[in-house]
Parts: sequence; C-alpha cells; structure tokens
Amino acid sequence: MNMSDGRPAGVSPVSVTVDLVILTVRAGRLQALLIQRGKIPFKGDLALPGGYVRDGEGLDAAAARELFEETTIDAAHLHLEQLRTYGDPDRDPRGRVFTVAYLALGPNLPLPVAGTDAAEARWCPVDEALESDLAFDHGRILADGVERARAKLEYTTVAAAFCPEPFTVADLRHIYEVVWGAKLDPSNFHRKVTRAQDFLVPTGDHRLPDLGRPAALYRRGPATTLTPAILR
Amino acid sequence: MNMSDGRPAGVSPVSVTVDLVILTVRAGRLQALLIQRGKIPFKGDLALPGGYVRDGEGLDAAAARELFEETTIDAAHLHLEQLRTYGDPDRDPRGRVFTVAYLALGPNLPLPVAGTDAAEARWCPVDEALESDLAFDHGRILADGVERARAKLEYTTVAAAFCPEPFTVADLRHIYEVVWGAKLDPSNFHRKVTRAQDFLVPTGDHRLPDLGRPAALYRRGPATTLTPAILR
DNA sequence: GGAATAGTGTCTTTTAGACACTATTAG
DNA sequence: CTAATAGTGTCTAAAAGACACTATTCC
Repeated sequence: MNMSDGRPAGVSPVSVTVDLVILTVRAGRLQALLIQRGKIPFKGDLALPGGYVRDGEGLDAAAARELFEETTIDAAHLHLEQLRTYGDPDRDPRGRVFTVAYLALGPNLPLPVAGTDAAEARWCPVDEALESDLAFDHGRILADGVERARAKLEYTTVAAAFCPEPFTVADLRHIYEVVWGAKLDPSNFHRKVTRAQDFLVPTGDHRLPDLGRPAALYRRGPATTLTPAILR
Repeated sequence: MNMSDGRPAGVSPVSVTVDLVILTVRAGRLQALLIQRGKIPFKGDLALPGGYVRDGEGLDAAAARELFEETTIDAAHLHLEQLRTYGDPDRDPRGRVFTVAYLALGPNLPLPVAGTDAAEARWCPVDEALESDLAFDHGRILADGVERARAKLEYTTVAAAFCPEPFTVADLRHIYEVVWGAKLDPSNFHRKVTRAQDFLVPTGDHRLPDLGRPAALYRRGPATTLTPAILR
C-alpha cells in the first residue's frame, strides 16, 4: 500500500530541522551560542539555535539562514560545516524530527539578538553548558561539535576562523590553547604555523601589545589543510 | 499559522531515507555494492542501496537493517558509520527527500541477494562507478564515502575492517595499496603497523603463501585511532 | 636597566622513507 | 641452489619538543 509520493506502509512523514553549534572564543574561554526556549517543549531551558528547513531550501542554505537570524552574521564570514544528523525516534516529544546539526566557528561575534524562536540568546562557556541539561539531545550535539572543532585544529587551518583579522601568531596560539585546554610552547608554535604553506599571509604591519615587542600581523591564507599537522 | 505538530507555514512534511556506501576490496580493487533500480524514477540505473527510515526506528538501526537486507550481513561484523546528510530540494523528483548516508566497510562479502527495492545487486569497482551516472546524487555520495574511507585509513584502524580474520601484515598492506591506489614500502609498513599500540593482536599462528616465508597471523586489536598515523 | 612578549637558533628524540640485509618457505 | 615473500636493521632527512638566546617594546 503506497502513497502518492512512494512511501510504503509504516513510514510516516516527518520534519527536518537544522540546529547550530556556534562556537567562538570570548574572555579566554570557548563559548557556544545558546538560546532560552520560549515555548514548549523544554520552555525556559537552554538549547541550540535552529529551526525547520523550509520548502525548497537546501541544508547549507537553511543553516546559513538560521545563523544570520540568530547572530546577524553572514555565513560567508565564518566557517560553517555539516556536523552530523540526529534522528532517535524519541528525541522530540512533538513527533518524528530529524536534526541536521551544523558547526559554525567564528571570531568573537557581536551579542546576538532574539530570533524567531529565541526568547533570549546568550554566549555560554561550553564546559558550563555541557554540565547543565540542555533541551532535547542538544547536550550530545554540542559535545560532538566541540570534539569536531578540537580535532580539526590538528590537521586543518580552521583555528584562524576564530581570529578577527588581522591577527598575530599569539592570537592564533591562544585559540589553540583555549580550545584544547592546554598550554603550547610559543617558540615551537610560531615556527610551525609560520612554516606551514599558505596558512598565514603577513600584512606587513605590526601590533603593539601592552608590554613587549610588536608582533607581526597576518590574515588567513588559502590553505585548508595543515601540513605538517599540529598534534594535541 | 501552525499545525498540530508545530511546523510553521512554508514547512511541509518530508521523507527521510538511509542510503549505504558499502565498500570492500575484491579482486585487488575497491568495490562498492550497487543495485539496479527496479522502479521509477531512474528505473534500470545503478544506485546505492537504501530505503526509508521506518516509524520508531533510529538512524543507525535503519542503516543496519538496510545493510542486512542487501547483504545478509550483520552490522556487528563490519564497520558502520554515519557519512553525511544530503537534502538538496530537487535531488529526488518524487518530493522532498533527505538522505542520511552511511559508510560500511567490510571484508570480501558474500554476493548479495536482491532486496526489497533491489531488482539486482552487484559489486562494482568504484573507479568505474564514479565514471558512470548513478541515480539521484548517488555519484557524489559514493565519492564522499570513498574519500572518507581513504582519509580514515591514515589516522584510524578501519583498514583492518576490510580484512577477514585472521590476516597477515601483507593482507593489511594490500588494503592500503588498493584503497589509496599507491604502492607502500613493505618493510616500513610492517614496522609501523606492528608497533602501533593495540592495532594488531598476534594469533601465534602463521600462514603459508604460495611461495615465500610464512607470515604471522593477526586479529583486530581494540585500538580505533592510529598513533602515529600512516600518512598518504 | 627590568619586565614582558616576539621571534630565532640549537640540541635531542622521534618518525618517515630508502634500502641493505637476514629468515623461511617451495621447488 | 634460486625465487619469492616475511621481517629486521641501518642510515638520512624531517619534524617535535625542550629551551637558550636575541629583539623590541614600555616602564
């Protein structure tokens, strides 16, 4: 017994949403953008921003639209990639909802404005968020996003997506240190990132710190992979 | 204007399927399991095996079920991981269908039997499959799966999933050589894989080749990551 | 000058890669 | 013996990590 669009018996229509793990480094900590839900289910709880994929809209487009609605930031200005899809039957009490999670990494972003579904949006340190109970299975999604970000710092150049341009080698090192939660040797780090081909493009300018020698300024280069990798 | 399950206007119910990129090494080539479609759309074309996610069924469970239906192989016996989700609005002419692709890697599997939707199933070398026109966007999904497999050989132990146990170091090396399409130095490869912690567990037995010194036999160890990595 | 940060050099250890060499089998 | 494959040893180059040392700034 088939329906007009070819679904067999035992297969009902479902909903698909896109949820965003938006990470940045603020105040020396890795932080995620979370919203406080304005309606049931989980009303008042913290959750990842997101929403339904609209008719005729692709997944990447839906992620970029939600990102803009929650942060007023154009997706072209930061790193956006698909993370994973979550579809446990009981993950949403309203019905069968599949969520395609996206990971967004960007520099310290302007404080977000309330979006369509967002009663309130705020930055929250990920270690605190992971200890609290997020709505739905968003705790697991956030954990998966953080782990993906940590892993990608090793063998890609995405760390630079966290830095507002232009940035110094020390800025970049602070990103690694905060995301990995570990101190790195400044000398060796400097050698590695400046020798990696097409990772950093010098602007020629320098920035004066409060104290110490001026640091050379860089922009993101065209490389996406990092060879040799910087291992944790 | 909301419906009973919370979908706003402009968001219609959709379908979600699971499609499988099932890879093995046969006859010295990397091969994928493809089906010849028995009904429209794309009737007669080659496609990835897959089907609808059923009511109350999780994604991993749907992937394992489809795998068994197409190959009669229990998912517990091979490597199965989520690959990526595809949701372009026009990827299926029947309507809005999101496909969660899974990647399955296993030893030379028994020839598959025709499944529910499969008029005919067959192993096909991936280089040939990628040159032909697969149904839907399955060419891109297959390419993504192959690239994921190639990348994972570097820093994980999944290559052993391709080998029927017990296996020799040369068996494992052949997997790398076929998947990467490159010759590897037998001496250096031997040192790397036998020194990697918990990658290979010796059985104590040996296997006699047609000609040459007997080779030690191994089973898969508990390690999932490979340190140090074996780079392409 | 002292304190602090940027950046370079140097030394040791680890790993990759090339390849010589030994070990064990069949014929 | 030879042929072929398994496995070890050795050498060189590259890279990691520790850390000494120099450079440039503010105070």
